[in-house]
Amino acid sequence: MGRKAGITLESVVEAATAIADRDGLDAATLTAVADELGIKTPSLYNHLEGLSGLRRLLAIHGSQLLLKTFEEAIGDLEGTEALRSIAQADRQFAREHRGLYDSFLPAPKPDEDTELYEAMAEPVFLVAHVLLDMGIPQSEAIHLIRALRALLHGFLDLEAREGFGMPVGIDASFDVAVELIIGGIEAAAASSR
Amino acid sequence: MGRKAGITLESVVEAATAIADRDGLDAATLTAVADELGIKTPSLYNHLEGLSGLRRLLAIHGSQLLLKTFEEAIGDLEGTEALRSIAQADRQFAREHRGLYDSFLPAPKPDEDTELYEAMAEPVFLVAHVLLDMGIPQSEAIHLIRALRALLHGFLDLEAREGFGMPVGIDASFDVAVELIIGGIEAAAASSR
DNA sequence: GATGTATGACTAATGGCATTAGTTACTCTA
DNA sequence: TAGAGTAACTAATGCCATTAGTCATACATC
Repeated sequence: MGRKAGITLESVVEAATAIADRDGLDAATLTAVADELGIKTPSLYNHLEGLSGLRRLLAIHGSQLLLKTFEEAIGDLEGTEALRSIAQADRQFAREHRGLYDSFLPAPKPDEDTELYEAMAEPVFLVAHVLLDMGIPQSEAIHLIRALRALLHGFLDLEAREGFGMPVGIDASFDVAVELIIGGIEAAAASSR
Repeated sequence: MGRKAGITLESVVEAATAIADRDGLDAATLTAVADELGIKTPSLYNHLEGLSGLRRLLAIHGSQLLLKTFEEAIGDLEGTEALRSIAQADRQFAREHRGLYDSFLPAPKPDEDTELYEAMAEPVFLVAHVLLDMGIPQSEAIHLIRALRALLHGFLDLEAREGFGMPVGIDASFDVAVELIIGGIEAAAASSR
């Protein structure tokens, strides 16, 4: 056979995303993706660089989708209202796109994969802007953003793994946790005014 | 050959731990562990139930080691001092025992593996006691413990993956993040008195 | 001390997955 | 319309986990 199935990079990513979000990132094997697309596994190598290439594409795609999600979550909001909205949006993203969420956990070094690194940095920049707009100096903002990222990531990761035990009151726990960090951010903003 | 190499469950866990902490959890394959012990891979099945069994043993071992680490970190300390010490100990544990730390991330359901579940719950109970001893009612403590766990796990996971970008000032970021949560815990304790 | 059973090692074989090499057919351009 | 590139393919390799079946040795029992 010559060329036949109209496989595009987009269709590969789409198929892989569907599998990863449904059955987990590890289920998005080259074999599974190829099956889904109706081609043989080696044919995928015409489009990407093996499994690591697929993971990379998922990470870029996921980062872009997360960025869009954050942008919509912020909308016209500012300050703590924007942060609250981002937190909720992040949680919803992690629930709806488990595979994509997991795909951008292994962070690349800035110099070894610039495109991926920048894609993953975009959502962080967006949040950073919110803090800077609140008047928090960069030297403080960097710590607070890391705290917020850590809390969100840790919560969503534990939640996905059912690491909290009884799922009772998890929504409330999330709100409490987010408010703790936002409280700290608010305090930093207040003392910078 | 009949029986020869004096393989015990302890020596298997020890070998697997060494590999996992050095090269990552994924590197602790049955093949690698068997090689390390000087036996063939299938022989391991006389001691444990395949790869999932090995992971389980690592998770139990890791949880017990973490518990001991927390106990030593607390020592005679109470309240926020104890929490600060636990946070630092947790971070050090994650750095020294990357493989073990990752091994107890996939949480089992309480009823499907009671032994593992309880081993993993012990360190959480220990922290819970600190909060309860501070006079925080259980209904509030549950949220605060989840927040603390989420923050610590998220931070250590992101740090291990170099997800924070530039490693500049990470120690300070960790302290800021921990203090934010501890501040919230302190406030809850104060309002309960 | 002989015997017999359970243990803990082994070899052999299977299957899933990623990967590489080499092949072929189709499509599009010159 | 001929040639070049593309995108599929088959075939083969290697790593890993896993299962089945074998066999020697250690230990307990008589």
